[in-house]
Amino acid sequence: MVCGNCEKPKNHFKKGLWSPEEDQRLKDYILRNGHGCWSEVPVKAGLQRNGKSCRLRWINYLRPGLKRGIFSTEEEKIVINLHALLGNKWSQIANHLPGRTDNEVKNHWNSYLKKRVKNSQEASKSKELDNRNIACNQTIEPLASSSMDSSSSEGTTTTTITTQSSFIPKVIFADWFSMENVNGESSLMNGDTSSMSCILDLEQNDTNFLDGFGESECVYGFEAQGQMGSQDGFFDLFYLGDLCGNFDISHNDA
DNA sequence: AAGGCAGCCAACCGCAGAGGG
DNA sequence: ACCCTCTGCGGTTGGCTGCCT
Repeated sequence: MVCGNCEKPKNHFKKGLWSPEEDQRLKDYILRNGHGCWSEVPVKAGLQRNGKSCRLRWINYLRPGLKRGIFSTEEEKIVINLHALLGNKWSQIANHLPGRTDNEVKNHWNSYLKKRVKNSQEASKSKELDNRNIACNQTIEPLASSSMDSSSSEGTTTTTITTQSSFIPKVIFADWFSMENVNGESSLMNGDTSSMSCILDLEQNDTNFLDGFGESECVYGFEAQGQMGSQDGFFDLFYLGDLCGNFDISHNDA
């Protein structure tokens, strides 16, 4: 897009922190006129900034409806789980957090959550090793008081889910694994320890999954961790960071 | 009290995609 | 088809602040 009213950039734009006067000028201008073409904004608002800087200041600080201050536990869980699903897609993650900006989410992740996730993963690995040692001479007991079975439409995959009695997931997930697994071909080598994420999608749900899961609701933040063998695997099921059950998956190769 | 250090956060930079000329 | 500009995004930087020695 080319804006005909835009002026050629000036050579000496002011940089650094914004003064309260600059903030007020920018805010007043945009609230009165809208931002329109960003490169036009500093000229018309009487600011020695470039349009990009104005845009950033507006989006990250001046825009109405921004939620400042510390992240709630729920917001942090959403960030952690969406990051597991999407990676560093900060703008997409921020879209799920009303009042938060991508910059804010990114900073919060880099400052706090990255370390926390790393620590919890290390703790989880350590716990997993302990559990494996115990399991060597034991039959695996189901976690849950409720369970369900299902089969994929291809008929190549059998999934058994058990859930802890204290937690009833309000989610339906369409893709249990990565697409390779959906097709009955695991990209994981025998013995691989893996962590996978699934995007929950009510549009694609299988109504068989509804049984026993109670009221459904569109939620993100599902993660599976476990060990995949050549024929089957056992996975712990996490929702928003909490262990909510486990499941095994068997490949009945046709 | 002062200097060093680490953490946090606002802002900048560079890149890619979209779209008009 | 190519160039140019705008916009949006993610990575990075630099300054401020608080804590520690």
